[in-house]
This record gives sequence, C-alpha cells and structure tokens, in this order.
Amino acid sequence: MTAERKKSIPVQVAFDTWHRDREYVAEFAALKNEFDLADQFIKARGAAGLTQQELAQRMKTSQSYIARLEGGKETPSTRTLNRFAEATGHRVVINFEPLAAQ
Amino acid sequence: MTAERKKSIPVQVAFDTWHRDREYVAEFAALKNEFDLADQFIKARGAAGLTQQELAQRMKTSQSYIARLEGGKETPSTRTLNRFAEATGHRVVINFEPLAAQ
DNA sequence: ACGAATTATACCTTTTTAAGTATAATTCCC
DNA sequence: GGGAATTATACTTAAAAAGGTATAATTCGT
Repeated sequence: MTAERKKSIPVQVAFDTWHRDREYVAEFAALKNEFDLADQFIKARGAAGLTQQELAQRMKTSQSYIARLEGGKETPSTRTLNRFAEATGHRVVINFEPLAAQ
Repeated sequence: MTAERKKSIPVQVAFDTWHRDREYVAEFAALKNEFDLADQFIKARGAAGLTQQELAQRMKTSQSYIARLEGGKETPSTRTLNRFAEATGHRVVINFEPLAAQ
C-alpha cells in the first residue's frame, strides 16, 4: 500500500486489462481453442473436487502450473492432457472437425 | 459406403490402404480406451488431400515431423494440434470425458 | 477485519518438443 | 525393373514446455 490514494479501477480499465491478458497475448487463430481448453481444465478439476494443490500432487507437478493451465497461459502437450485427465478421473478426446462441408 | 476413387491419387491410395489396416487394429485401441491421435492426423491430412511435404510447408515445419506425428512418435503440444488443424481445414476439439457414470 | 486456505504471477532451471537436415525405405507409375 | 515421388528414421540444434520455488493476490470462513 502506497502513501497515495488507491484509486478504484474503473470497470472499463479492468476489462481492457483482462481482455489484453486473456485474449490478445495468443495468436488470434489459437485463441478460442486455448480459451475453451482452460474451461475444460476448470470443469474437470471441479468435477473431481480437488484443489489445485491436490491435483498438482496427483500429477506430480506444481500448483502454479495448474493455475497457469486453467488461466489459459500454457499450450500443454498431449502428454500433459492425459496426465490431467487421469488425475481427475477423465479421458481425453481429441478430434479434428472439418470447418466446411466437403 | 462405396467411396470410389475418381483417380489414383497417390496419397489417397496410400491413405486407403493404410487405413484398412488401421481399421483392423482400431477395435483393440477402442477397447483399451486408447485415443489414437495418429489416426486423427492421417484422416485429417487425407481429407485435405495433401502430401506430407505440402502439409509441412503449410505448417512451416518439415515433412519428417509430419511423418513422426502420423507414426505416433510424438506427443505434440496443443499449439501444434491447432496448426495442424488450420492447415488441413479443421478445428481441434478437446474434451475431458468422465470415466465413471454420472 | 483477520487469518488461513486457495489461486495467480514472476523468475529461473531442466526437460521435452519442434525444427533442420540428411538419407533410407517404401510406394507409385511407366 | 527403374526412376520419381512419397513416406519413414536417425541425428543434431533450437525453441518451447514443464518443473521448482517464492511470493503476491484472492477467496473464504469466523
């Protein structure tokens, strides 16, 4: 805490910050997928009823890495996806869906 | 389904032949609850009608790396999955499916 | 409001993935 | 069979993912 007053952050600024951090860091094409994947991580851990710390131990990694996965700040390997799934009682399903009818 | 080939396009013939063998093995993979990502790669490239070399150029990687992906010798990152999908006109869908009944 | 638990960031090191290159093996077509 | 195109392996280097640790920020219960 500084001597100067702590100005409350306007909603617009907060949104801009979040927006930039969550969406603009990644290349646009990969954006949606990473965003969706983060949701998958959060849902899977929620379904398992585990804290990040507990899950990290099961996966033999750190709590900080779980946080980064759920925050959409990582592009994990399929090996990591499988470890995550196993630790939360799930299985990974990956599909390539056609963008347009052939 | 009698999907007849109009022309003997090399890659398509190779795909068909290879896939017939894969179908034979696919049941075992399914029984083992084993997701065969290599099969997804083969199908996606086959659908796009590209050689490994052509696909490699689109993905800005090497033909040898494509071969290794299709041979199940790599554990690619989600970034690579997305690049592969984009180059073959697909989108990646990743899901965590519960193992136990709800 | 307080402290405890949980989650998010930052930074650096280690390990793994991906690129680069050459070449072997296979397949296709004549 | 032979040559060209396509696909598979091997090996080294570069880039990115994952681990390790500390700590800041947030959430939650009391």
